[in-house]
Amino acid sequence: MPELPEVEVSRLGITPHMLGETIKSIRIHQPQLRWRVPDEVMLAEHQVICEITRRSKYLIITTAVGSIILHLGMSGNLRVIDNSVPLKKHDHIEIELENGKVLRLNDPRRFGACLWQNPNEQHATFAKLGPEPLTDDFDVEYLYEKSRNRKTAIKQFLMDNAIVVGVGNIYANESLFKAGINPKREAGKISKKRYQLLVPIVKQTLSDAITQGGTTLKDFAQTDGKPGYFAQQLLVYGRKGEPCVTCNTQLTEIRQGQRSTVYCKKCQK
DNA sequence: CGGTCTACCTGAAAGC
DNA sequence: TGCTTTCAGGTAGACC
Repeated sequence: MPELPEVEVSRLGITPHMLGETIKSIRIHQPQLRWRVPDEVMLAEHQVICEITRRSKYLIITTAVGSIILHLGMSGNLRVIDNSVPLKKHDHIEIELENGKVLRLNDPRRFGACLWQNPNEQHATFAKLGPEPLTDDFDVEYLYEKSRNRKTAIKQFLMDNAIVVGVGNIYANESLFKAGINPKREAGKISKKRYQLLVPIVKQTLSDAITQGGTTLKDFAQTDGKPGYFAQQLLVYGRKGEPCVTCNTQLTEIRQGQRSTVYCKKCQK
């Protein structure tokens, strides 16, 4: 489920509870996630959390001896709650703090991950990633140049982590609708003028979702509910057959690379 | 290299 | 009602 905004909101949500705190213990209830959780993760026990950052959709919890990297996959979520709260089904990893709180990773489908990164090293999984969409490294010039001679559809191009990270299925759909671009259009055949429209829209769409999530999700430490999910105003995603907000035409659904694409045939050319 | 497809998993929803 | 099928917000790795 989580795309970049959800991961960023999770980071914002857990940080005040965890930053500067000492890890009392780490418990791995289900080591078989996307990859087997490495034993080195246990090195973080009794260490102080000095930084919580994000790269792409990965959360990086840093201590003096190394960093625990968490990914939420398709179905993961994080909660910081009192250690006395009973475990739920699919609570795979717990990072218990000296302050009585515990971070729990719950992930039914287990497409998520927990990795270990040594100090001053970069985990291999970060090596091939493109720029962060909300930084200046992701700009019109960059995306336009990258797109030249690319035959792939613009939607799949946008979702390619080697091009730009953090644009998942929902926000690719939404951004292309707002930019009026047909998702099937070849990335290499789209004019610079249209990329000038698209790039700021991608940034705005993501940052709006973060803002919205941040305000919706004030209660990260609650014991029930589902932190990390927030109601969003989606213009096309999940609205197949419903009227386009602009022209009332019924929205069309197609499949691109086994993922669902919803768009307006009239507004997106 | 670029493009395409598969695999990993559970559970909710849709189909019959 | 209950069984079966489909689909889900991600992404590495295999293949051509």
